[in-house]
This record gives sequence, structure tokens and C-alpha cells, in this order.
Amino acid sequence: MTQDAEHEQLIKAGRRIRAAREGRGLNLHELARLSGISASALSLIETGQRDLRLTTLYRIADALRVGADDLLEDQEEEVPQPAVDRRGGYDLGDYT
Amino acid sequence: MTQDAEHEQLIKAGRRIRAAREGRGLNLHELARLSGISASALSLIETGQRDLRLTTLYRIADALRVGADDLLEDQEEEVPQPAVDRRGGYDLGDYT
DNA sequence: CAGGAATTTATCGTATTAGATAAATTGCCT
DNA sequence: AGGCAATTTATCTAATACGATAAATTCCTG
Repeated sequence: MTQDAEHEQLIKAGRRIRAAREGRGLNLHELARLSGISASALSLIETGQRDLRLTTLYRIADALRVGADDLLEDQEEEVPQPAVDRRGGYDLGDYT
Repeated sequence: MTQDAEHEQLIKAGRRIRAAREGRGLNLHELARLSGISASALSLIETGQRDLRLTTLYRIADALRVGADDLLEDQEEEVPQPAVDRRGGYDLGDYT
């Protein structure tokens, strides 16, 4: 396990997180609000520049309503998407 | 996502890691050697007392020859085991 | 019960995450 | 071109992971 290989893994995980977030139609600030992770930290994570902690991954996965394991799979599978109706929409509170 | 819920997640992940390690017939020192994570750190991780980094999870998963996502699944599924013959055994080098 | 192996726990030093904030950059849209 | 939103990047501080090491504890097994 080289450093480069690890960085590759982080880049892949970041890509999957971003794909899931965009699939939900959320921007970084909205995900920040939902997950409790700052938008700047999320940006670093999604671009593979930060080695996040496991609880951070769980917080993001929960906010995106996917399993944490789904965000790590190497497969090309799509991140599971909610159906069109988006039942049980996000509560963004008074966020604008 | 409460602190308690997060701790629960870490405990579950730790249990899966331990199950995978034991399924491989490795002790903590052997996994430490294979993964580059110290045995004391592994003990904390397996008992859910440490919030490990993602690259640490990858190192452990690689050493155990499972996908990192397999170590996070909530399912009751068994951690995939190699067949009886253990083809491609571990190289523990001169470790005794 | 004794002895050894495996695991757990504690302490310490170093490295790195994450939040907050702000500035810089990029992208889009009219 | 101008302006607004989204993202990226930088800086600072506090919290915490991790390795090393050693001591304590638990678990076997004879």
C-alpha cells in the first residue's frame, strides 16, 4: 500500500461522494448544513485532498442517505438514487 | 447523527474488522506487520475506541484482502473468506 | 496452578483532521 | 462585460489519530 495508492483511494472516494451529493441536487453548503461538516472540509474531501475520519464518512453518508460502504465501492455502479418523487425531502430549515 | 450513534458505528466496524482478522487466522501483531498499523492502534480500532482515518481503513482492508466497503456493511453477511487452501498465503517475512 | 501468548490500556511525541473564516477562483447567466 | 453563486484554497486553532513503548490484563494450555 503506497502513499500514491492511498491518495488514489481518497480521490475515488471523493468522486463518489461528490457524485452522490450532486445526484441529490445539493451544493456544498447544503451538505455542510445537513452533515455538520464545513463546506471547506467537504471540498477538500471531495477533491481527495483530505484523509477523512470514519465518523466523518458516516456523517456524510447519513446526510446523503446512502450506506457508508456505498461511498467506498470501487465498482462503477451508480450511487443509489431516490426515486423522482423524493419522498421525505431534506429539511434544510431556514437555510437559503 | 449523535455521538452515541457514531460510537455505535465504530463499534460495528471494529467488530467486522476483528471478525475478518480472526477469519484469516491472524493475531494483532501479524496484522500490524501486514498493514503497517501498530497492534495497539489496531486493538483500539477493533474495540471501537478509535475513530480511524480512511487510509487506515484501506490499509487494514488491503492486509485482510477484503474491500474496504466490506468492513463497513451493516449487514449480517459474513466477511468473505478465502477457500480452505488459502491460495496466495500471507508473507509474514521473518516475523516470528 | 504455572507460564506464555495475545490483547488491552496508558503515556508521550508527532502528524493531521476539522471548524471557522476569509480571500481567491471558477462557472454561469442575462 | 458584470454580477452572483458555487467551489477552491489558505490560515489559524483545537482536537485527536497514530506509532512506540511498556505495563496490566485476559486467555489458554499443559
